[in-house]
Amino acid sequence: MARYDAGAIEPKWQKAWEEAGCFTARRDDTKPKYYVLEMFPYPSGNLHIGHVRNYAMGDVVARYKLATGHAVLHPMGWDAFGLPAENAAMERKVHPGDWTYANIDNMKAQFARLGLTLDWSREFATCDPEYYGQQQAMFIDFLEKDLVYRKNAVVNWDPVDMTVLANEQVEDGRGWRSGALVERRELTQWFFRISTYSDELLSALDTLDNWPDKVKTMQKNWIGKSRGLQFPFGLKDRDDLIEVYTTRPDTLLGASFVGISPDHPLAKELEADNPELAAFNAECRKMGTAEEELEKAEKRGFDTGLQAVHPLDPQWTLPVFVANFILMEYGTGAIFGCPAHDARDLEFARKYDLPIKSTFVPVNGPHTAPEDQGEPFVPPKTELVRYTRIVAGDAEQTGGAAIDAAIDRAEAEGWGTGVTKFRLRDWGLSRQRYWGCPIPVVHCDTCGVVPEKKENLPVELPRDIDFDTPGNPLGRHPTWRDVPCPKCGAAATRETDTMDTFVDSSWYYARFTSPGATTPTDPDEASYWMNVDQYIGGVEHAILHLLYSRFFARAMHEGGHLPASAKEPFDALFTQGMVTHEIYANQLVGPEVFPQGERVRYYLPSDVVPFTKDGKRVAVLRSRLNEAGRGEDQLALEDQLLEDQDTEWGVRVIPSAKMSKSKRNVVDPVEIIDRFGADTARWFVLSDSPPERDVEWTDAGAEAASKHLARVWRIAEGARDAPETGQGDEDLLREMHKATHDVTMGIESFGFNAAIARLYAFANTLQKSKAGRTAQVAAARTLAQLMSPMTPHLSEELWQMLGGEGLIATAPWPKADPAMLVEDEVTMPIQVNGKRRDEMRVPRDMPKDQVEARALASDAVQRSLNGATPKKVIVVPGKIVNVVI
RNA sequence: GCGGGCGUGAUGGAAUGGUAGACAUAGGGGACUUAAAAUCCCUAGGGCAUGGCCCGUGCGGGUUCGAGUCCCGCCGCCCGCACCA
Repeated sequence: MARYDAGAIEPKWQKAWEEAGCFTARRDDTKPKYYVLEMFPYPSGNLHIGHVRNYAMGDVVARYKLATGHAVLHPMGWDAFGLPAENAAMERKVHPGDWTYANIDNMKAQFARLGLTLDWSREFATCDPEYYGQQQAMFIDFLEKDLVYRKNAVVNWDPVDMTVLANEQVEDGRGWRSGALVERRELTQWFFRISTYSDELLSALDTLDNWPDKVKTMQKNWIGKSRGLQFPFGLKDRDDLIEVYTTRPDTLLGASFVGISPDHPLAKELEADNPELAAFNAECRKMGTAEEELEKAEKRGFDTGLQAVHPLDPQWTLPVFVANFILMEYGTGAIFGCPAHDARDLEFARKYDLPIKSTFVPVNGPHTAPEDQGEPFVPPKTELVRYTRIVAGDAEQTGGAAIDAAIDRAEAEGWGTGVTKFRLRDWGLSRQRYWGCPIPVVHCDTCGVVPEKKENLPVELPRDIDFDTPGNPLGRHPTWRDVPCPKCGAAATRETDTMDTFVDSSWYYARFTSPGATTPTDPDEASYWMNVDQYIGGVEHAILHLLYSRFFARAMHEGGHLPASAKEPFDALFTQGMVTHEIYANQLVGPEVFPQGERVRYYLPSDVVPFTKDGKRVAVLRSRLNEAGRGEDQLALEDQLLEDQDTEWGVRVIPSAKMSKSKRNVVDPVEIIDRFGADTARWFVLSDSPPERDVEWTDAGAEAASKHLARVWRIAEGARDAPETGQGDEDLLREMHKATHDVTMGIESFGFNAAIARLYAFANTLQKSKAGRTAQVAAARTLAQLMSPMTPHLSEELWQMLGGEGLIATAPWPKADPAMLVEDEVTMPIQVNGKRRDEMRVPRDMPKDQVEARALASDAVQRSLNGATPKKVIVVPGKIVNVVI
């Protein structure tokens, strides 16, 4: 009798699928089409177990859709431009392209072992000139449609390395390599006009019924539509005005200062003859560009000495501050501060001893006025409040009503205008780096910015570059940079900025519909395969990637590359959780350090033996354990560990966290597949947690999954060899139909963990069944089929063992017979005052009054009643009875 | 700081407002074995005066016949914050 041997069967079935070509996407007008896509990976070099989970989920969907008669498109490619390739180039003297393609080869081999339903004939990498050339063609289209433009914007500038840094390359305000304090520097950069679509990107969210609400909420807040008042403050002793925008004009009588951004034109003008202000502004600019950094920084201001005149009272003047927390990018770059109703303004007012005037208070009850030491009063705009300083409207009104009234007043009196603004800024796509898609324009002294001719695309990256000198290699590559102007032929230079890698990932889904096309898409193929029916990826992409893709789909429609129906490219979205793992570390607490100078040393999971002792997670180094052997040494060691000492052998176990190379809490999928097989890895990552939540990788869990698959193998053998006749055929078949129903629902609703739990239960039932062979084989075949989206190789093998026809991969999905799902009798719990006290078996459709009578007759109810009459009896037919006493 | 999410036994988790803890892991007990592995069976939220009762879904309130689920306020953790992908 053969045993379950994943190592032998997995390659066999992978080959069989490939030979049968079952996963090649084919247009078929007799079937509904289904496009399932997982976010494509960055080719870092190795598949991560998190990838395995992501792709296993997509594969479950793809296999289920294949089995339910769909023409499935399930492609894969590589998000291959980006910083890590340049870092590798600098550190290891390899060409970013060579490094990237070598990584792709390696990862593709790892992919192959997972048994996924991917159609590799459509594979591409975003760094392929065939791909980015089409991206350049679209850029030129966008230029013609005025969807791209140039303007100044700030970047993180490293004055030592003379290079632009990404936000992640700035650590505590310093460049990660040079350690130099970064500065904000203005450069002319390219922008996509995503803000033109702000309103549409917002309102169209309502049509995305199969997107998680949390993602839609995040996008809504990110786009940040607000209606507010824009008005100018006049200045004492000056002719110019400060234009401000506020979403709370109802609090105008609580104003205590006017604040402008350090990048505001007035701030720049004033610093010319005010060295102190210049120093303050310079200080503010010595900070990264990340919004988080600005917001967390201490609120600081500089009193310009200017006085702004309050629009409602010419006698009332407000000091004008330059303040570090005001962004030039949002609104007008100037605000008025109302400390009583804004936390930031309050912090600022307390610091600079500015007046704090409340303008409204709660309708009921007192409120600790922030005039004293209270919190700012910021109720929702829908809440009724009582105004103590009324700009317009009733004394008692909601914030929303008061805002509208204040805008109406300002417009009627002519000193302000109601304005709708969006938080969403245009998408800056310029990157001063080599390893990205070149922006296909040429700068000519006479013609200005000229797009490259489409027949000259792709503008390919030059190969002969080096990273020995800081800065962008494209900028110092004369033969690449210096070209004739496409318009006049005079000497000109290429744009040396490349595109943000978000551009690459904003349209790859569309390219998959016709990866070889000589235009960005083949409209016919795109309209057949689009939209993506199910998109799967990490929630970390909830805003930027998905918003940019939604913009791109619209822009591509403008350019004729996508049909109008694909403006929202992803019909359904699922955001899956991460795979986490315990961390094993020795942490030194005294002055000592480890030999390399580190204070914490992390160990790979494969280097330690973790165990639970008296409820405490501890671990020992595997190497030390081998030295010590078993027996007394280990007992002594365990005792030491319990005293919570760091010993040479003992390793602390830190609770599970996101896998990261620096913490070394990673598991290598290849190692797992070598040990257990791909089916075990797939089964486990899907089994233990809901897909949208994180799952903790544990060795014990993986082993258990592996054991279960071996057990299913034995169960199938048992079914095949069962006696001709037995008992309980009907019961087993009933369970089979119930399992079919539940697992099908589980898969359709992304409840993979629940579906797997149900499969465990069904396997247990089958194992215990004494039914005859026909029923057992039917049940075992169904079990194999229901498992096949998760464990495709094992399922093929069992299918063959049980005499199934053809490949299970192409066999039609089992259907549950509704007649087999209904029970004639149900168990009804009986509650007394909402607490379960008893239960009873009753016919499913027993009339209410009879159910009530049965329940009241129960011993437990009689005991509780103790002769009294119940106040009320609630009967929910088929569900529950509650007797209220 | 701002925006979003999550919190249930020792552990991962299950539960259209209707029996909290399905299914699994670790644990305890047993069978088989010279022994171990593998396999199979039983047990298992906590407590007590144990044929029964009380407590229990991060904490504090509320709505309801009934709340893990809905509402309000807190605490903790995770994700995003526009140049990481």
